[in-house]
Amino acid sequence: MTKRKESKKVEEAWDAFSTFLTSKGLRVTGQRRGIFDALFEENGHFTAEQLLYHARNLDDTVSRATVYRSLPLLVESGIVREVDVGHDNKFYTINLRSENFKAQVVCSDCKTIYEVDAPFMEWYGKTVSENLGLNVQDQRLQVSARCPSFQHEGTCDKKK
Amino acid sequence: MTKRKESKKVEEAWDAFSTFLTSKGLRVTGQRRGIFDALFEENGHFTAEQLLYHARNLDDTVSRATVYRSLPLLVESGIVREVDVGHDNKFYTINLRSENFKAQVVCSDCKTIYEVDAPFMEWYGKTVSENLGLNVQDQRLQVSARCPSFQHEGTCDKKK
DNA sequence: GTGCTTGCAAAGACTTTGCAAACTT
DNA sequence: AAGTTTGCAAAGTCTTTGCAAGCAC
Repeated sequence: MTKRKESKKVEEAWDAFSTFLTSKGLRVTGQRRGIFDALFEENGHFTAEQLLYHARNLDDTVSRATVYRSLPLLVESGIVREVDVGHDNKFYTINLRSENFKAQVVCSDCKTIYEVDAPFMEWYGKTVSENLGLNVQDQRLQVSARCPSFQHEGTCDKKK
Repeated sequence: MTKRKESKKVEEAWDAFSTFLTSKGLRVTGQRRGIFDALFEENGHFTAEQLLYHARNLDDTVSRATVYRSLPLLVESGIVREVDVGHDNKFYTINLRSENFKAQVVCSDCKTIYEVDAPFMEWYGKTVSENLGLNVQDQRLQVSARCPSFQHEGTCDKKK
């Protein structure tokens, strides 16, 4: 079992999440805490499966079903953000607030996801859509590209 | 069985596709023709399942497996384009050439997909990514929004 | 004839769900 | 006590694949 990360920031986020749960009439359970803590073991983008793995390191009573059931709650509460990268599994990432708009650039070789600042995008996508009478809620720019290492060596070091 | 659409344009596209097949050492079969023709029964975006349905109207020997096996060929040949809209099934659309860069705007209520001209995007996404040494191959702007009818009536007429 | 194609059904990958027991409030 | 949550395994959804029979060339 890994040790949980402890920090003021994490505790504040946990407070926010448990308040969110309570406000919806949901319960604050050990598994939810385990899954929540596991978020901070992730680097960058992660899948449900990876989160399960880390959550189990912290609390081996966490099941796959509970991870899948918790993820929508974490997203709804704003702590986690879903990242669409096309047709593979769902990816998630901790939602750092006051961030600029990001584009997701995925390497077509190693599938590494880069998040790239694209501040102008937000305004542009909005303008273009609202001209059609569409009320924008959310947008993302997905780019498929080749890593620097792929360009030079023909393959990526990060290849999974 | 529906009648096939006949037009010079369709025949030209068929010629291009059969040439593509032959050039790859693949065969020109009745089922591939049926699936090809079914493309012109689709309006806008379609799924593999919808294409199967229409293909079977034209040729009831077409199977699901063959549709799934043909779609990558249609994409590779450039007649069809894959459209990522996030996590649902794959969507496809006939690939009209000499098109501007498009953003996909998906209504969060009825899931209608609008394709919106966003010509500036292409340059912008490229610039932002190449600043990081990433060699862009493809990009898309996905927007989630509310239809005009959803904004006014609280639901969409096109709701499926 | 040779070797690509087909339909079928089974297999896969990922996610969701029904249920009875366990837990939070 | 009341009602939410859990783990498990089964079910679902969409897509891919192995196989033997059937075609295109």
